[in-house]
Amino acid sequence: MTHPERTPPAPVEINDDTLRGFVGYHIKRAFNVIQDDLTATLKPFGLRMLTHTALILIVDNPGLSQSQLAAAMDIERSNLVVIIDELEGRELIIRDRVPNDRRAYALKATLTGRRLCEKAVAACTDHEARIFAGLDTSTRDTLLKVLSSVRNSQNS
Amino acid sequence: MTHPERTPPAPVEINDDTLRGFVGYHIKRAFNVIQDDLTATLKPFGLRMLTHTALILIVDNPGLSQSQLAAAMDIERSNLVVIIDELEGRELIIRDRVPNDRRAYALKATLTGRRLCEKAVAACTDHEARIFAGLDTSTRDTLLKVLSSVRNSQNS
DNA sequence: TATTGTTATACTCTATAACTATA
DNA sequence: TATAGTTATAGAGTATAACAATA
Repeated sequence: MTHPERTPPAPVEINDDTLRGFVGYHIKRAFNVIQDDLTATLKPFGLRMLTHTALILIVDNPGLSQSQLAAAMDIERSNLVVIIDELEGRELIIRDRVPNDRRAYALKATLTGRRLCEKAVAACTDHEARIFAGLDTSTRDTLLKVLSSVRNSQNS
Repeated sequence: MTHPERTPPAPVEINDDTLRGFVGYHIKRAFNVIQDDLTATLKPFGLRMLTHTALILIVDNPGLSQSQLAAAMDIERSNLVVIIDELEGRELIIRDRVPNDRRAYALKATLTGRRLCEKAVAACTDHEARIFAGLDTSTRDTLLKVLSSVRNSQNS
């Protein structure tokens, strides 16, 4: 028994009913968990979410330009520079030249880059299996449909 | 018809199949859309996601401490200070004193704070109706169940 | 004129360590 | 000793403006 007069601020139940009424709140909280686990998953490969995403897109789309990649990742071209610098510095990709446009770079993954990417993607697949353990195919489809409709509601 | 020899880097379809194989990728992209719309929704009230969340929790839990609030929001106590400073500076909340513990503050919303919160929450409700327009109750329940299970998978 | 990549800059969110005053 | 709040600081992610080279 603790001293009644010393009882701390009371382990009060915090009421977050208002917040839990918003779907976006649940999405944010869930995404935080996913992001933390994914960050830890990618760390052994020396990758972050952004560098990993960029590397995947370069591996899967050899020759694409920084502008195209920035558009695909939905980030500013200027913010992509340091990401590409980092991948290039580790010799995971190269900045090749586009034949008919001397302004643009043709981004290509090196063999090292492709191999690292493959391993990191495999780790991400494990990460997803861990996070979405009890997710059956039908529920997964429903989830993806909702998320896509949200993403497509952007300009409406 | 454009000049064949001048055809730009080709409006190539970027292949993002690998990324779209990850549920987390869809969640991130959807959340970006939600966040952008929510930020714009809160701007007229001079609130950001974090200040709005803090204000709601203070309105709904009068007297809670900064430590309790930080725990509820899952952010560091140190990062909460500027948030509370901002809300207090706008006289939306006050830092009252906890009776039996002179270390802690008892956070309470002012009348102004409660009124602003009410309006902002109403705007957020509209925002959610806009974003999740075609979401029936059953699908919504499924979505929330999945998100909760992700959040609860934190320490497993 | 417009586009590609770049630099500089600033703002927000996040994480850690160290301090003070209280307990 | 441990806890509440605070300060300082650093690392990321993001957004805008302006520039050189090229189209």
